[in-house]
Amino acid sequence: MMCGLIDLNSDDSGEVPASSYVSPSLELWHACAGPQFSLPKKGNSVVYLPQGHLDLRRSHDFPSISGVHLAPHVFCRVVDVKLLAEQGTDEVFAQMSLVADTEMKLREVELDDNGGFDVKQFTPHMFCKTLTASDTSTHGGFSVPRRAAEDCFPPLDYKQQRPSQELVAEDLHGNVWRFRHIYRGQPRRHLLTTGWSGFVNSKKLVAGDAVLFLRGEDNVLRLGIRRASCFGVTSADSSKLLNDFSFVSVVKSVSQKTVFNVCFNPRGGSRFIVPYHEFVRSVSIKFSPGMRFNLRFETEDTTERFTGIITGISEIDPVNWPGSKWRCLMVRSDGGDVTRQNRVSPWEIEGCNSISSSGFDSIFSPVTKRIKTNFRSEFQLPEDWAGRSLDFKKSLGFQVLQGQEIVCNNFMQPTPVMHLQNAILQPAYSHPIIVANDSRYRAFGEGYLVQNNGHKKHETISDLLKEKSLYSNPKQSTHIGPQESVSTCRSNCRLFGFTLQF
Amino acid sequence: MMCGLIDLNSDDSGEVPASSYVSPSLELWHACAGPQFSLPKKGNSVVYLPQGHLDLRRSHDFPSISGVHLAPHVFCRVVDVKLLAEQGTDEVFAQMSLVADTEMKLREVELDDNGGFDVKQFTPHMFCKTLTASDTSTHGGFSVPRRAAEDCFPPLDYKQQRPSQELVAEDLHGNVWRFRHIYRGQPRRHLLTTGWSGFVNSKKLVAGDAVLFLRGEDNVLRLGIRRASCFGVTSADSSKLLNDFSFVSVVKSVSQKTVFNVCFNPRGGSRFIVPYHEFVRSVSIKFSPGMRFNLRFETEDTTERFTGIITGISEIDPVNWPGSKWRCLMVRSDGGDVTRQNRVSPWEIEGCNSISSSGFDSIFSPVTKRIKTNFRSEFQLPEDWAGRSLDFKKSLGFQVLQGQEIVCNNFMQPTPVMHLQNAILQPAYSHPIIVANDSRYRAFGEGYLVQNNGHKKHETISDLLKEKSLYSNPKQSTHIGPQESVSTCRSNCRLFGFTLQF
DNA sequence: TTGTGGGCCGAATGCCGACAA
DNA sequence: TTGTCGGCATTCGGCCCACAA
Repeated sequence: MMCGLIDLNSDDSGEVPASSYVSPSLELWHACAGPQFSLPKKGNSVVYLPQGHLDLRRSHDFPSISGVHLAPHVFCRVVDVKLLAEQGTDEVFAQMSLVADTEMKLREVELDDNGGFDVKQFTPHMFCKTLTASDTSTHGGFSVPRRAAEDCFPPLDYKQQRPSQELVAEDLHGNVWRFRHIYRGQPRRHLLTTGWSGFVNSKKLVAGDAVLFLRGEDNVLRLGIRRASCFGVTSADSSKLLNDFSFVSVVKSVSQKTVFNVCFNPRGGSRFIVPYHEFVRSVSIKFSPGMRFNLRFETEDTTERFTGIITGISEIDPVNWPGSKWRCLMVRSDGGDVTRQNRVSPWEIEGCNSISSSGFDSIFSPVTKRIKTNFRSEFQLPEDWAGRSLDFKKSLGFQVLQGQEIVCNNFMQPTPVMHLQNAILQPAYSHPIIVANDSRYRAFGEGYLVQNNGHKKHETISDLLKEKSLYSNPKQSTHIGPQESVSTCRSNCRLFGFTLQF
Repeated sequence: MMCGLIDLNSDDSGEVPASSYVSPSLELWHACAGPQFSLPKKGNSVVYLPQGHLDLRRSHDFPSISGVHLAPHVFCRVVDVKLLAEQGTDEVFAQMSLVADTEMKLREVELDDNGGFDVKQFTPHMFCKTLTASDTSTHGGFSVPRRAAEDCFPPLDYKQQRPSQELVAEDLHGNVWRFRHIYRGQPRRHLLTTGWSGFVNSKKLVAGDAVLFLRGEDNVLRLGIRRASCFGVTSADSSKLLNDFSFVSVVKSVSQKTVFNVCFNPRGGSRFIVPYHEFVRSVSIKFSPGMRFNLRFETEDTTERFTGIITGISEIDPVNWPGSKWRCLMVRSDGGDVTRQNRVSPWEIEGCNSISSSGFDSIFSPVTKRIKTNFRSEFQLPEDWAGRSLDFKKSLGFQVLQGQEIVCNNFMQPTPVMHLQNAILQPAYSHPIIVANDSRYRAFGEGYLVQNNGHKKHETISDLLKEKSLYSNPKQSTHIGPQESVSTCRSNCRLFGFTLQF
């Protein structure tokens, strides 16, 4: 219980309150984290990069802090790892207990292939499908890829005219979801009908998000989510995973070599915990401008890897973090894509001259093949988006959201928006953007129809913006009040389009 | 911007982030806070009670803290007061900047009637109506009390057959809400139709909550909310208003006599900031078992005041807080109501022998009259509830909510629940209780109908509980999954009843 | 004076196969 | 093989008055 005595030296920093502790199925957690993520294990050696950790603060308006120094690369031993999932968003994250280990850099560490880390093994009976507009529409259910249904769901009696069954699946929190699974239509296909809509609404899924089904060895069906919106900074990151208190205590713990906790979002943009062997390998390479590279951990479909060229090497903040390797490489991506982050850390890339590409291919190609057969085809833009997506990314430098900055340091995928209330409507050059207050949803593009409930006034988004004289200043934004909400007419939603209700 | 240097001595404790700063209309803020709340002003002398402050932590599972001592009564000077409102819930709270003042107890303070505090004056052109089931139902709009409409809304042209106008009202955050105000029906009455439903949904209002309209001197219409759910600890309290960091810094600030900030919820249960003159007056009284008292600040309708008898005097935690007056009086309420808090602080009661009741009546009776004419009739139980409400309160000692304790230290009012997801269904003796995860909604009582969407299976809540064998152990609770949600059939809701959708 | 319910209509939801990519 | 659409039945939202407390 509580009491009136306080220990200023108590180490309760970064600890996630017990109420958000869940022990999701290890398999499901990894599936949600993504196939390219290798989780440090207890006892592993890692490098903690406080600069990357503090990057999570970008979206906050904390007062600036000064007076205490910390090395840019903190060598640590992993004391404990807890796998967790955010209650509201189903986002997976790991709470890692670390202890600084200054001897490590002098020590010879076994540099075998994976440095003693968890090897990412293939997950059987799993599929992951990026939701289509039809899947998320209120008009229908979820269309299950045939091989996925056969691989993961209990078999149906195909002799019946319209075979169906009830599927029961557990999410990351152990909540149970029930779906009607039916095999019907001409031609026949697998569908989830009753129950699906509730799942979409409850998890606030939008087209572009991915849903993941997994039949465990215990034959229990589980399901998870991978949201398309991969802003580096999520609300969870900023509010829970790092605050001043915990960072202050991190600094203290590093100096005192006591255990400290950090929360790490495997799908977030800031990889501030790096396996020691990866770090050592990368810093041993002599990078120079003009070198070509492949980006690691960027896509799941390895048929096209993102490549680029190093344009320069410089410290990002020589005043506060002298000697830091954090995002010290300035790069240009081959696609001419302006919005790609133009700085990467050495360990994030694979230099062609550091490791032979043929050797790497032979390691990863079997995985690649299995990925393809398991329908992991997220992050592919449909062809007709290609032309527009460039304009898009151009327009997305910053989005003002309730006084906060949201930094887009990853690929973004356009998503239709529903249930949007209290949003900010912002014209970004040619593309109006809508950002919901809770930063969960965002949509942008040309609107098709604005319907005025009551007066039935119809206009387009463009007309609305003209009416509000917003085209003149793209930085100005309009508040969409809680009453003027985006309607729930998901059937009217198109990618790049939305319906407003005024 | 951020940097890598940290000042361990920086005083950013307890400061609410700028994003939640709003400067609501002073008048509206006071109206939402409730008529009995007197706000300390800049320069006032107050007593800060850390025990009460820490009470906000009760619902949390912070690790226990020890090692630093703090006096149970900290005499403070009010340096600044900021009036704020919670973004999500519209809950009003005040951020007070205090500085410890140890000289104060020796000094003679002018003990005039209100000690220099804001006198709570009558708010003209204001009304507050407790929402009925019809008001919150999707089936209809909001029925405006006639005198309220005439007093607060612009006049309608009654010569017309169905006079109507558009009302524009600002909430605490300055958001604008538009309602169609129409005078129709047989017999004629004032109604808010178009726009009302969106307001109810957006603010997540349920029957039993109160809505408050206020026409300012500037003729601007404003509206606020007083939620029926008056648990002492809200999510806002626990997450934002107090965390370890801020309390640690409070201790430091008190010892160093620097300014510290506390957030105070005027509608919350823990009154840990008390006007100095009230404190002095109350501790000068010699309380003894058997003395009768009236409870202060308990109800808004002063026709029936809550009375009780002192059963004992004892410190609540003599080990950690020796000499503390915080809730040192053990009391029994006259109604035989078991669930009423059985401990109060001396300044929370009016002893009959300390101040003459006739004198008090003469001060408060004019206010009482005006309250009545302004429809401030919340917290009156309808007659047919009387029999059940006793059983209810008996059943409400503790409710387990996601591993947290929710302490009910105020009167609770039963409310129907909608949009309830991820709730905990708990049979409390004869009355099942449903508590939503976000602790915003709760309902209890006998259910009327449980409808199973899909199978259309109908059962009562009681049957459900029997099925789950929950009647045998009232402390056991059932998790209602996110899919098994309370339906949004607000029209089917009754007070003491709800509709479940399985 | 005002809370609730029924009537009524249009909109939204949700299950279905057709069709085509 | 599977994404989207039109068809259609049902439910829900929301405005109206009648009735009664």
